[in-house]
Amino acid sequence: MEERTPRRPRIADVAREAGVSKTAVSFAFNSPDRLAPETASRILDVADSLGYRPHPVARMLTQRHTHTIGVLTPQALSVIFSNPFFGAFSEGVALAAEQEGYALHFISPLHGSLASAMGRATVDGVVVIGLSADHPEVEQIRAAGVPLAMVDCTALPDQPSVVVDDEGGARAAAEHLLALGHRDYLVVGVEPPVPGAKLDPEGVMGKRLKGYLSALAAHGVELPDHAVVVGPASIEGGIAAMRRAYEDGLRPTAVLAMSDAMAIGVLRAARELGLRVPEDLSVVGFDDIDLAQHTNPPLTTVHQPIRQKGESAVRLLLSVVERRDLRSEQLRLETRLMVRGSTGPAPRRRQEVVRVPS
Amino acid sequence: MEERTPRRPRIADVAREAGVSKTAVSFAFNSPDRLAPETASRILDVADSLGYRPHPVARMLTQRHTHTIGVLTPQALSVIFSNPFFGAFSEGVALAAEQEGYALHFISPLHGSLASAMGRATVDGVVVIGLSADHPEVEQIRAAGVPLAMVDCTALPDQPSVVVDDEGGARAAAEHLLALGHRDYLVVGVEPPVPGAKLDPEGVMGKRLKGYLSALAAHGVELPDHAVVVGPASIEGGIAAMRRAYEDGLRPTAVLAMSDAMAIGVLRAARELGLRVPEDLSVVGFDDIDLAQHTNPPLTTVHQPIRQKGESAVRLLLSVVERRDLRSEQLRLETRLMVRGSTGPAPRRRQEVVRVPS
DNA sequence: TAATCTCGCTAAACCGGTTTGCTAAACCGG
DNA sequence: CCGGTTTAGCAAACCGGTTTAGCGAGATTA
Repeated sequence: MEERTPRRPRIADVAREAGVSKTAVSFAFNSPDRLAPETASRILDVADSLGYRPHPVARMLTQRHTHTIGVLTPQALSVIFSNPFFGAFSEGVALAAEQEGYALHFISPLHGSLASAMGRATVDGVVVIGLSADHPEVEQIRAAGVPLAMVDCTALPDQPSVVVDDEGGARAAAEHLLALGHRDYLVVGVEPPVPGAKLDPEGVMGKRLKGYLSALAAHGVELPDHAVVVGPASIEGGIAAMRRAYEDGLRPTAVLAMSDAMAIGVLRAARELGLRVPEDLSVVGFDDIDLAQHTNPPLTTVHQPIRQKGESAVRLLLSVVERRDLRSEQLRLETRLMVRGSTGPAPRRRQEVVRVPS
Repeated sequence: MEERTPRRPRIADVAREAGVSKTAVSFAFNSPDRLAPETASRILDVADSLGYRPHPVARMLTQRHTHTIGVLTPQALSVIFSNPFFGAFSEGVALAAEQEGYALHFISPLHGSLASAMGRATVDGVVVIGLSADHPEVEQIRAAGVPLAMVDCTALPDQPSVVVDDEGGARAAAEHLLALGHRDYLVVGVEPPVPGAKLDPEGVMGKRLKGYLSALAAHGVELPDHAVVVGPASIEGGIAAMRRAYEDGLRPTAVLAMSDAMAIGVLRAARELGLRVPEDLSVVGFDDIDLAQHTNPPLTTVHQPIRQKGESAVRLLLSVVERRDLRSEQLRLETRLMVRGSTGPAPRRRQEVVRVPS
């Protein structure tokens, strides 16, 4: 009774056992109406007793689609999953994907190369987040003929894409602080994924910076270069950025952070520095992640529809995947300022101190 | 010059164009050393000029493995991705998977059935998180012959699994509060995924509750049933649970929360209720998510190695996937109490008030 | 010089299904 | 009883690769 590795049953095994052809078995699973009802159910019974399940890979091969969509991230997954922004985005993606019956496959730059990772991925289409369109890898993916939907990218005009009004949101944030009388600013930015790379002026962070600067300039406030510090988009990154600014002698009354995680770090660093928020320091973030309304004080920030971005990207993608719909939409969603507790009027004393030297 | 949908080039196209056999093309890609160097590079050149890439699905079919591992979650992905615990866990999974050259495929109960979702999934193995081993779906997956690694489950003895010492951690949390003199407790628990289901005493939450109760009992403190409230494992869930308890007239001096997210919600609700932490109320969480050290005050909590759980699960899984290693390991990791700012001595007045009626 | 080995490559089988084209039997109205 | 239409099911081609077995030519050995 030697039990040799019980090979997974194949369609031929079922066919033999049920005394029918492979075709019949296939029909029993995929279009039972083409078989006599009793034959179909007999085949299904035999299949069940044998523990047969159609091999998903073989099925993919003939059906020419995988019912899976890929999510392409510029950074390694091992660093991105606990980023709350990415979490919320993924929720949106997952919601739409699940509704449409698609599974999710995460693709990260395996061993450094996105293109080679893509080569191994069995997906019907890809949602790309936060990668500039001129990124060499993106071009390779397009060349491979895999449908794409780009999010937060400066997209090619013929690609489906989802963006938000980053510049307008940033401008609103700055104007809010200006209206509160602030004149001394610190901008806390997200560093580019590749260390040392120049800030892409067309990228998300470039747009936000542009929004800040244009609002400030319109009110006669100049932002010196050293008043822009950058770091990783995390709480720790925000803490470090704020500390660094203070060590450099900066004494802003308001911080414009390009991400909520960093803003929360600034909040925390401020507490350590003995600064009260918002009395001594106003802080405004960007993104409006779930956590933002639960900080102490609640964070004033620029809301963007993160989940909806994920959802919309999937919908756009599937519209071209399933209907081979060439007409690709470009979606642009709005941002809006959420004024909560972390911003307040500029402190008087600080303003006077600043005025003296001028 | 009518350009018909430029069909994806197949291996036969490359073979014809290069004047060699399909086999040679396959060799050029997979084992170039079996070909004369110049032949190999010529084939590769031709392939490149044609834009040929071996079809990943076809390749999977013959090679019998997909280089993909699945992550199986009991809840829909659209609700789980912004859970910080899951985020950290996924980071661990992704780290190990990326290192080993595996991609990640997330599987959630598609249209309600985990088993049918599994049927469509093309994975070499599955990491299962937070599902009890007697869950019917788990059995089906095992029957399908897909290797499994279970995390936070009461695992079958012959399955690789990773758990932590939940009971010990919970006991340590309770003992910490007991040592601070607290006698009036509120336990804030995570509700089971299926509403209305009884708490599995062998599950994670059951173990934690047992830990709390045993420590309290050892010190002569009894916990009435209504002093255990449950809700979803989120900040909102924690807020709601705390409010509900207060409305029910409970006035604990210490809260034992079974998740950090809920503990953070309790912190927030306490602030709204005018309670100072830790002067009026001590709060201890569970998990030690990244955020826990950045709350105000920093959260005392039970640390568990979340990322490592993900990593270890993947390593265990791959050891059976790749080496068909029957000897499956059961890993049990330690927890440890992190005392931070959210716990302090029991308030005197409250204690006296309590003493009066007794 | 004959026998053996190695190299470079190929033909054919195979992975496990789906789909197309077709046939034989049953049905059906006239 | 006959021609035409359904119905039920089959054989073979196909999806796009990988892998095994083997072949001819040149190099090496006996």
